[in-house]
Amino acid sequence: MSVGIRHDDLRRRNRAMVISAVRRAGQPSRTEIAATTGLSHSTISAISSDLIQEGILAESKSSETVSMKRGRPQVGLSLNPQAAAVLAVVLSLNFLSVAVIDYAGQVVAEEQRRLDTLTMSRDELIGECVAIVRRRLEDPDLDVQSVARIALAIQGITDSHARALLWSPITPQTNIAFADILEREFGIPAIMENDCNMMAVALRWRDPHRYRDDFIAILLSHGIGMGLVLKGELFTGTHSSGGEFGHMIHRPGGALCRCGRRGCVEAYAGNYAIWRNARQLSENAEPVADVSDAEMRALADRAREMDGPEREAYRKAGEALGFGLGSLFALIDPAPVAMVGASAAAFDLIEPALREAIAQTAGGQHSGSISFDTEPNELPLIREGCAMRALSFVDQEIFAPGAQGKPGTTRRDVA
Amino acid sequence: MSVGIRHDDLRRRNRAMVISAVRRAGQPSRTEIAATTGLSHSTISAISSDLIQEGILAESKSSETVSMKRGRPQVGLSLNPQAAAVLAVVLSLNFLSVAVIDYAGQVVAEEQRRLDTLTMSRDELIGECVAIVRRRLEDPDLDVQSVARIALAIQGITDSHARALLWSPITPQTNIAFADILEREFGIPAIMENDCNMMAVALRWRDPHRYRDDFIAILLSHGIGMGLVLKGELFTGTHSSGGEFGHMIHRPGGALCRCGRRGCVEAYAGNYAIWRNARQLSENAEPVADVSDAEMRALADRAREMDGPEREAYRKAGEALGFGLGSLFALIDPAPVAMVGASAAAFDLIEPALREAIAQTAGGQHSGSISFDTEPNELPLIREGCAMRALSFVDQEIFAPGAQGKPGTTRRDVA
DNA sequence: ATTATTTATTCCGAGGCTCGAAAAAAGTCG
DNA sequence: CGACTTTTTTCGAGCCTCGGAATAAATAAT
Repeated sequence: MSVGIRHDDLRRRNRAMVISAVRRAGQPSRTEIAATTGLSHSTISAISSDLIQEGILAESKSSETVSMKRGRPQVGLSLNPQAAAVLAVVLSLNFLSVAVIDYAGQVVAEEQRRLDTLTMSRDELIGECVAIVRRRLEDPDLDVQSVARIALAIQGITDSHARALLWSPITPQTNIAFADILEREFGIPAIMENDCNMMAVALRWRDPHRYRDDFIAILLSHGIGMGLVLKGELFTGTHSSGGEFGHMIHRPGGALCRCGRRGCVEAYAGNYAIWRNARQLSENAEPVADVSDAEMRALADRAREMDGPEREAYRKAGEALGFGLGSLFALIDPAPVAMVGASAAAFDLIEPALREAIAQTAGGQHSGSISFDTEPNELPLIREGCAMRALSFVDQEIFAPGAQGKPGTTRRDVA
Repeated sequence: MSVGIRHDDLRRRNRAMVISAVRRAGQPSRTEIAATTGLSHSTISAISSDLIQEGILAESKSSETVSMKRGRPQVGLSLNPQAAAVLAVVLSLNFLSVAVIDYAGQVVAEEQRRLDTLTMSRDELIGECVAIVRRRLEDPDLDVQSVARIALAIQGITDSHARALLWSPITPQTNIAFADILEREFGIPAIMENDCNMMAVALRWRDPHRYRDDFIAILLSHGIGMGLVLKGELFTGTHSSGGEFGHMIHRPGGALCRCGRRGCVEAYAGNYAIWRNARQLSENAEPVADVSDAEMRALADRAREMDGPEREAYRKAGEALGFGLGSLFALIDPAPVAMVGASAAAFDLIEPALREAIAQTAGGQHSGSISFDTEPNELPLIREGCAMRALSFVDQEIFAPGAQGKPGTTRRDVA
């Protein structure tokens, strides 16, 4: 079962801890690191001097930080941007984007492309992804050797090993082993991640104070997605990628969902559901493939203007989300919620019904204290999470590896 | 944030690992332990000789294990029963029980008592619990000094620190800090646990093969409770004790639940709900306080006999449980389920509707493969889980303590 | 009965790691 | 310019785990 701790693990873990302390804090001094990790100054000194020698960390020439304090000034440690690089690929409905990010987390190059994901064949879809990655890797400004990882975020269900896309609403294709394909093509370790999980990762990085140990990121878009962090860790299902919040059952036997079942939260709160209700179509009407953001904005404007079917559609969406959240909170206890995506801009229309619904549930006992944040733009968030995920992997698996394989040569020893 | 690993932690963790290996395996040899933990023979030898000297482990005189193998025979290590003892107290509806368990996990004494929990005052309730514990501790056969922990399992919501009962269906009283009360009274560390969580712990001990990393224990009783193990760990809410599966919303605005809200799973599947539906009372009828097991058995018999309101009541219960499980599975992926409690004996009546409902949900994609186990007797399970929980605590916190406090004196240094 | 073989356990020296204390370094303040 | 303060490095001590050799305890073979 669980394995004993060997002596060499110790150094490995403490190395990883120092690296992650630097990544979190930006430019901490050795003394600061000692304080946050609880390790002694001697240990930090030894580890950081190793890391500097290996080119992973660098002493930032404190520059014009006129400390105005007595005593020897602290010298900040920072991540060496050239230590490695990662690629963050985001594939969403009709849109593909890739960014090259250096080890310090800065975007050094990017490329975006529109494509018609719903109608593309399997090979076209894979081909586009491979091609866009290849173009970035062929950039003469980039040292290909330093690229340590490719992370691909996609809307849909991935398997538990973060290797394959099992199902996605953005394409009729299923079971695409993207991670293996990219790995084989470029010889660089690759992972697949769920977009909502990446949103959650990014939120945590952006505002660790608010999004610390337990919180929820909900994507309000054509479909409804969720990223969940519990006890400081991304919660993913055991077999597949993540909590399918959108497919919790809101009303048994209720409205027709895009997934073919009935009564899912998404069948009331997804864009297509709001659109369907606003047009006063039957709940059994086949979900439309796509509703443009402009059209949704128009719907929201009309709902704000007058009390009609549009407003009622948003009310129903709020109710579904509220009961869904209530059931979720019955299981995990209330936590801060971030509403992300285009429809988050219409959260003012959703919130009243949502709060009313949640107050009727077990999780709603403290419904007043549950706070909602909105962020209409999901793409930057997804990319950011993707990048951080990949960089954390480099931190832990490559620069603080286990028994076999010393660091130095950046990736060949892992691939 | 996360703290670095010190040098002394290493020994502590490996000690804990050896102890837990012995607890799991029963009578493993040093060689076996080395194999399961991945530590070297030398290390295991050193640690186990320490543990034997401290009286925590003992070499079991292999006795008549005629190994018939060549080579030096293995000598089994076992837990020294006298190393410590724990008390497992279980408080449920109208029933209080306590068991004294030695360090090896054997029950050495027990006592049970009927009492009318629903009508007792706060002081009476506390008084009974304190009194029954005191009687066990005054047993001349018991070395009080060796009692290292009291664990109290109760049906209801406990706080996240396992110290207080926040709310329980078995008593109108709320906010009873049982753990603190017992600790103050006897000077022995105490914890409070949720009964369903303890069922899950016990199931895992009884059948680690079936109930390994992810599974669900559902208590079908007057109310509906759940114990959830995810990734090998008991999943408890972050603020309170556990997932309130029974209070997920099955039908918004539906049947009246004991908790005062509407449409909870429990309002369809709890004993009182089945009873209410079987009598064809309104869904708004006030839940009755208690339905005897005999009465429920009669209901089940009638349901089996003929297609009438009784059968329909069980069907509704199955439907509610099925949709609830489906929503749960949408979040955490399907896992084996154990149905525990008196109504588990009527699972034949519940199962068809349950499977039908679950098949209509996102989690039901592999509904055929979801397996259910039944166990009509919850009490032994709860007690067993309680005992194992307390013993694991002794293993880890007392016999493999952190920096301060060497073991030997069994508990004073912790209290 | 005695020796060879096999397997389990212990002993011992080597190598690593972290720690605390002391020393060195690099500033500010008067 | 020297005193003071704070950060960082250096150094020896103390643990811990590991691998290999030695020892122990049984069975199989002679």
